[in-house]
Amino acid sequence: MLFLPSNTIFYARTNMRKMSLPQDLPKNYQFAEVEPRWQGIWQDADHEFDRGSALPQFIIDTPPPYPTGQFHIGNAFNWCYIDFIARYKRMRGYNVMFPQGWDCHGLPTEVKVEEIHGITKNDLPREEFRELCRELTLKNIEKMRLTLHRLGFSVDWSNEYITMLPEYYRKTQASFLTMLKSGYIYQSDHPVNFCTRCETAIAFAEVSYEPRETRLNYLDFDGIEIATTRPELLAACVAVAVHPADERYTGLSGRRLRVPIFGHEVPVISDDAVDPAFGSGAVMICTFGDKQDVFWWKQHNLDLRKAIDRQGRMTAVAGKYQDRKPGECREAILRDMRETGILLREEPLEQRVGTCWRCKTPIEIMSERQWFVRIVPDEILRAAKEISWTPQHMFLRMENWIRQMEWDWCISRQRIFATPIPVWFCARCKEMVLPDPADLPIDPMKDKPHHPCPHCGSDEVTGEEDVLDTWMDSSISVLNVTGWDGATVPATFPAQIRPQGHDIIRTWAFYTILRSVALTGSRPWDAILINGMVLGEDGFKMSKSRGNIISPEDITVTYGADAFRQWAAAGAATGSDIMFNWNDVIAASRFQTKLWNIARFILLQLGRKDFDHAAPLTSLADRWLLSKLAETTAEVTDAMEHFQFDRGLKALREFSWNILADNYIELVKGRLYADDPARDAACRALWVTLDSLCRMMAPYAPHFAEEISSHLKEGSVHRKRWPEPGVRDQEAIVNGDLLVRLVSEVRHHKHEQGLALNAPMGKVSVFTTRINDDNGDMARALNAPVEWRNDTGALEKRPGEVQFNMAVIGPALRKDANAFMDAIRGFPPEVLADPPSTVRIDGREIAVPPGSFAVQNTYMVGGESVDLITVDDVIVTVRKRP
RNA sequence: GGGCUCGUGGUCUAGCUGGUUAUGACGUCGCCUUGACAUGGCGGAGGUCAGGAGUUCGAAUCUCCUCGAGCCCA
Repeated sequence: MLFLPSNTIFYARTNMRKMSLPQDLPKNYQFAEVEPRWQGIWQDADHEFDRGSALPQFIIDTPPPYPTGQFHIGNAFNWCYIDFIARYKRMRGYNVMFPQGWDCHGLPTEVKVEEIHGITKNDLPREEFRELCRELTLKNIEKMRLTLHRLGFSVDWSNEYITMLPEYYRKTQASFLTMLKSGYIYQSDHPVNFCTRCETAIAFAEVSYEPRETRLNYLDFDGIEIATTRPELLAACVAVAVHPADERYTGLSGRRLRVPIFGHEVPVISDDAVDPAFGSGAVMICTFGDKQDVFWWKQHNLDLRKAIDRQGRMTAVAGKYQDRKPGECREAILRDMRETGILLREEPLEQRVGTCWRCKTPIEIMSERQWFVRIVPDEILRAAKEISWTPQHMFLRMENWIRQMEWDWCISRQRIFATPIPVWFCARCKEMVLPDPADLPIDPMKDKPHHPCPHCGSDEVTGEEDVLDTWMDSSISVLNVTGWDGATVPATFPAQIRPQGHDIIRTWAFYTILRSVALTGSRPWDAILINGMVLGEDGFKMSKSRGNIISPEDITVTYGADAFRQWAAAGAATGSDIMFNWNDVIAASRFQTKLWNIARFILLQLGRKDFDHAAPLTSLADRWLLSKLAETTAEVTDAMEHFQFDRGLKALREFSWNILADNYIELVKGRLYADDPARDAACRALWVTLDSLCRMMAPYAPHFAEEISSHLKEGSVHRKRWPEPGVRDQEAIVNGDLLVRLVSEVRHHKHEQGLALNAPMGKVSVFTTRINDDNGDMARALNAPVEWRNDTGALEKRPGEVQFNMAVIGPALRKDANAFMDAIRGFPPEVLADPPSTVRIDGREIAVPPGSFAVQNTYMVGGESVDLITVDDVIVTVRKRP
């Protein structure tokens, strides 16, 4: 019988071969020597996407990290998944792109530059300040590249992109102009979230909510009692609202009230949205205290009184409180109201305050001229539904976010280090003047248009000072990597997968889908894979204040990159948060030691003597091993296809440790040491198995797999194909399992007799009809004569315990299942020895379903003095003396 | 307040399209230096699968409720 995995063409080519092996394979795996060595040998060119290739493409829209200078463990975890996929897909014959991007723009770098140089952004011309930001960013990127390299990620550096560089933000600007022309982008005076510390507008996605203890202040508002948490906005009060059905305030609606302290008059309106149970049931509407104020303001056409400016100071509207910060103003107003008796009482109140997600400053809502992207929920949702989500439930987060969008996306920012909005305004007619796409990128504050104003012909323009939200850069990452030139949709679009964390579903994933639909009319990716967050060893989010931060380098120096990568794979099911855990890293490292020694043993055996690479695999043990390998290969392949990296790696560990090392190798050691003719078959089985294991380990532990594989002398494992599962011989699996159990049971018996495992022992007789011959493996493994006997003549059969198969009985008999089992259990021994085909239950005759139960017979042996071992229905006798 | 996820031996974790004795790792206890491996091998102890109710012949798995944790959003 020939027993070949289907992809093992090369065995036929090189039949007789002696392995040439280094005699000095170290006893333990030396990651610290091996990993840097391979990192020095591997070429970047091996990981490059080939735009001219005929192979199917697999483009990964990788997350561009913010260049802080630290590639943290959360990034590294995410990148492990990406690298598993990239390496796996390459081995499956795909033309893979694993690009590395850097999302540069944003406030943190501005702040850092101010800190380093001891300046504020206004101390320098904009362009000089930007230059300092670029310098710092490039330095940080350099540091982070080192970590990526150290972790063995197979990044395609030829497709690296840096969003702050002209070739990238040219595309950001082009995308802006396209969406401006197609009506997706517009400018408007509309209330937006504003961070007064960052001095910029921000989007809803950038607002986080934090619990705060505040006070609810009751004041006498022209004779009406009003409760407010924000007395400092009294100057911005434009109306008082009550619920229409509130009996306390019947007839009040339509009247005008005089605002205390400030004296201006405001109307009283009635609106269902007022909660009569909150405070006094009368609420003051300010421009703007919160989102609800904005709704009322729009709905009732109220005045706009702006009391806080962009720098977070009270305006002239606030009268004598002008120029104070809102907090100071609040205290001053409360003090004044207390003195004049306007303040009636105060109550503590728990509330959630919207804050800037970067700096945690409470946001203000301000109405300013800003740029917006129109949000069309239906078309975004349609595209999101076309994408395959892993895990599936993460789609719900997207769906919920899309469904509750109320305002458009504010994309203008009042910052410096960002992509400029490529627009001028005509100094004469105030119309917009746009650059030609060919002239991009531009800085409208510095550059001039190459044509006069198309509306009035004037040459005088002023540049737009606002810049773009950083998400406007990163939300076209997929267009950039698929080769978008700023105009036509590339043939390689959409990408195949977007890997990212669940923390940025409402931002990066949402914006990318929105922009893809707006710019190309279709979804950005075929699939999205969401990974969990990395938590500290204490189960909490890693943070400086908790002191539970672990860096990728902490792990690579002690256990190596491959152990880290295995932790990422096996530490948690895909999509769930993962707690950092040294135990899992140690377990990974131990597995490497184990597999290293397995390989070392195999390589030493293979190298000791020539063997026939085409030797027929007829022995039960060999057929069993390769069938188990085929099962494992199928399992790992299926796991990789479904991004279940934990399942794949666990299957590999289980196979290596259990099937290969503990059982198969123990079984064939005798054959390998002796000059048995079946030695060739064992060598061949081991060769195939080791080769397949290297290939399947390659995505997880690329250095380790490469190191072992290098001794097979067939070139880099990373250029080999992923193994196809070979033949799964059910007979070999079932009987091989039995053989392995028999050996282990007898060994256990031997151990209990106080014998060394390699000590000679008395003759072993196995009574079974299932196995006729094992080619002598069991005898050598036990160091005892073994006879396989089909006859049970010497044995006296005694029916014993009945084993039921619920998977058969349940569906076949349903409610009768228990009665059926009771009936069988009630059979006397002589009936059980030859069971009938029907049983009687409650007067009914019921057919016995085939395979519904098995009787565990026991046997008595007459005459000889032997030890008895029972394995299922198989009897083993062992003679006392050798 | 709404949505989602989760609760499995001391710790972390798999299983959750229902099928007999629940997976693995770390830890723990005992034995073993057997010609790949003591970073090993063999064996043991340790779980009412958060709690309750239901569906079912059968529930860690499905349904409902309660409690607890986390995330997202009001």
